[in-house]
Amino acid sequence: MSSLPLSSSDNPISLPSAAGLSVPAFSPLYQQIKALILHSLQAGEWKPGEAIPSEMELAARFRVSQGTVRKAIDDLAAENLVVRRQGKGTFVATHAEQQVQYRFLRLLPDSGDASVEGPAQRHIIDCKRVRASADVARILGLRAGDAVMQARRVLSFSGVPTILEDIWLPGTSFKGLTATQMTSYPGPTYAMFELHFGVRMVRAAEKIRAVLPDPEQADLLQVSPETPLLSVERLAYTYNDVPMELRRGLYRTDTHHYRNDLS
Amino acid sequence: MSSLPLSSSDNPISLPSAAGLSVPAFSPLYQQIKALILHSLQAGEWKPGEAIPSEMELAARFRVSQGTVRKAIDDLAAENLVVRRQGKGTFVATHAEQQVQYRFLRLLPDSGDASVEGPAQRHIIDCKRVRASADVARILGLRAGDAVMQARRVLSFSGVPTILEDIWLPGTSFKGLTATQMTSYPGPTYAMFELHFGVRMVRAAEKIRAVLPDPEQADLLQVSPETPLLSVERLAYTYNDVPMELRRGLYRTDTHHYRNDLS
DNA sequence: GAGTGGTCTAGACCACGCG
DNA sequence: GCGTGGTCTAGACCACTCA
Repeated sequence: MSSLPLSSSDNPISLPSAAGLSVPAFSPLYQQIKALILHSLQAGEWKPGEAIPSEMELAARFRVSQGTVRKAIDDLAAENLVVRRQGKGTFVATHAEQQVQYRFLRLLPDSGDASVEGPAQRHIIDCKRVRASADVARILGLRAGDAVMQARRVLSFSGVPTILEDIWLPGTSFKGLTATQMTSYPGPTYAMFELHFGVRMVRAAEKIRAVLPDPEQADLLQVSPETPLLSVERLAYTYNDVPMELRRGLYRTDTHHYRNDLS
Repeated sequence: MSSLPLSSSDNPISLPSAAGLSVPAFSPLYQQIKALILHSLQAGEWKPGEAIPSEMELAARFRVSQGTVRKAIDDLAAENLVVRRQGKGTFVATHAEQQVQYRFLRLLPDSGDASVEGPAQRHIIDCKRVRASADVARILGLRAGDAVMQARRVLSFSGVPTILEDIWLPGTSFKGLTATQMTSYPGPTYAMFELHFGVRMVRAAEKIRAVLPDPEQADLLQVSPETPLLSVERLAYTYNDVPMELRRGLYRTDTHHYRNDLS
């Protein structure tokens, strides 16, 4: 049995156990190891795309068996925070170098084959520093009036404008974001965020509705104002469930559809 | 090392290995065990809600270690085919007795709390035996003209009609389905399918679009024909990726939204 | 207290990637 | 041939449930 991390028996992590009540407050060794690795990921000890230490090394560092480290990494891999590659190592997940170009974009061409239409053409309409509305501030966990970066862009596939997006980012983390940066980086925007701002989007939640565009939106998407569109509000989070991006998208669904798998 | 199931070394499962080429064609023991358990699930050896044999029993039956059975069951649990309950056993997953009433329904009230509005009121408009259109037949893997059961219904929350659904089911598996059955069963429709037809929906895929209703649809949902609605086409599968239900839904999204979590 | 799943270990061997 | 992750085993002990 180990000693450096809390073992399973010493466990109730030396909390003042509340008057005879049986609060669980217990966590298995492998979850503690997982938390330690996660902490290193957040701290940037290993950068996106890099390999983390081997299971044997981590086992030695934390003074536990390889099997325990293994279970911790299994969890992290299941959450898409790291990627295992047999024979090579375990790597910090990144939005760059992914087989599917856009990990969080569920819009597919009706033909089914996303590879035929290739990557989206991006057209930045606007990118500026503004003060957060009460609405946006609340969602991003800021105070109304705090600085935020705001961008608007249109994504086109095969020359057809298909997605109109408004993006809000906390001003402190994304100071200096420019339209040029948004356009020139050759890959997913989230990969650019990793590279230039050290911010990794780890998970996201979307609220989807059917709406009609206002005249300006209709114009940008080159559709009539009577065209029903998918409204997709995405809140993306970094480590630790900290919200880092609000994205309001309008998707044309005459040639594309939003795909979701349930289980 | 075991002998009853193929061990890891004998492995390339006695396939005629193609002329020196290194085709993987290899599967670990635990995946073979998983396949065997899956087969028993399909065959109905254990019914939904029942416990499957303990890990020790299965290990003895298949002549492998408990750890190997464990890994197989871990996989099945990750796919929501079984549910583990510490101290009690491992149970065949079911659409009945689930904390979330509707496992495949992602529509939530904007208030966020689905429990306040309670279960949906169901109103069956139609339920009849028809011949499959080419369209429906192709999607369900049938031949045009094959018998299918077709149902149409409206789901209301707090008295407000919110969802209009058309449902198609293979006639052979759902012979004798009646509107009464659709209405009277007190729980998810998929639980009723398990009980009365022995069909378990295991996963599903949805295609989502924004559309305008035709006059009849607008009337049934009590909205104007200019109201944009979410069109949700769901194809639900049983074991073995066999499609067993096509469901075309129209969702009102003025008071509700479709929720999706990405990671 | 008996039985179930859950954790942890230690050690052996296998498959893969790369030099 | 070495190092990496992947599989498999056997055994010990822990946490939960229920009679």
